[in-house]
Amino acid sequence: MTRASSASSARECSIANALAVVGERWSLLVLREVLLGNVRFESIVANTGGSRDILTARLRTLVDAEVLERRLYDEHPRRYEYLPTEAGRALQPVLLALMDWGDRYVTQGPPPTVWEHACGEELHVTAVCAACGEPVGSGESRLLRLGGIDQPRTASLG
Amino acid sequence: MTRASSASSARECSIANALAVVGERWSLLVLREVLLGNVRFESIVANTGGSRDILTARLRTLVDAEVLERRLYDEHPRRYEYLPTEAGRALQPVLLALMDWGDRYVTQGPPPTVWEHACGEELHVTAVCAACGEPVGSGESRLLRLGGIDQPRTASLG
DNA sequence: CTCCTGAGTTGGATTCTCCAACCCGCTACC
DNA sequence: GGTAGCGGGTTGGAGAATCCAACTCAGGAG
Repeated sequence: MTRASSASSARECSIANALAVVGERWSLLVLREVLLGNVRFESIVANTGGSRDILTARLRTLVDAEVLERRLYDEHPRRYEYLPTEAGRALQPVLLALMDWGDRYVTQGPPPTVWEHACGEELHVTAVCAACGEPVGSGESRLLRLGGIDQPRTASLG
Repeated sequence: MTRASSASSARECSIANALAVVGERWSLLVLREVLLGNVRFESIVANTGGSRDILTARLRTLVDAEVLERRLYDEHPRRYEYLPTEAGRALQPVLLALMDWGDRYVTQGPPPTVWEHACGEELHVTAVCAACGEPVGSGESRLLRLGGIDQPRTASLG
């Protein structure tokens, strides 16, 4: 568990903190499956393609991080399922943003997976400023407070 | 390079494809720095806290994936910098979504890094449906087409 | 009694990551 | 002219994580 702990002088940042929880290989794919409703070990193994041992480990760290909850769904053949907690469900925007980026810049051909939003249209997400509602991404934001070092001269994140 | 290549029966999905490009450790932290304007090797090393050898490798894969562009900025002491391409800049919403999630569910205390949007308010992103503008995340979407196996009974991603 | 399923464990080989030290071309200083 | 420093990497070896296949274990089903 090489957590974000060591790293002497790295920037203190919630992106790094988030990645310390869900940044390991398979974690986000596990979350994709769980949010899709595939909450049992066997279907997570089948759909992610990860090996059983590391998926066991990932599921455990995600449960420890309270992103998933391990629930007994059958007493007698003791069987468990992994349900998303509130924190887990809150990762949906991250996954959708990643999917959109992958559709646009990585996947060849048409998007393999398409969602329909409640409004009836194909679902594509846009990130907007929570305050004013304008789309974010044109580089018109600046740093207010920065935890860490090396203040950049031009900040274009967002 | 254990790409998304092998994995016999995994779901075909742009989330997995995206993660094959930016899902390795340090990749997204490199992108954070580059988008912050810290585009030189030394400041990437300093601010991410990663070791020089793996950052060298990550930068190379990101350049190969056309997420970054390696540009000579000084001829005589031959020096390079890493600039985001369009695909790289398009990762901003992913990073902001991760940061928001980290602020909310991982980071203890106040957010270490705060951005100000052009509108004057602190920047927090919301993911909205590109078509209708409604926020996404309450689980009111369904699958239209699914690449892969194991159709879930209830789909709540988005 | 044997087979099957779900949910993991275990072992061994391979690969990745970490860290510190080193290198190379160039510039600045003394 | 020597040497110290910097930016941008490479290299080596130790330790950790990952992969894959095989195994376990408990509880049905036939």
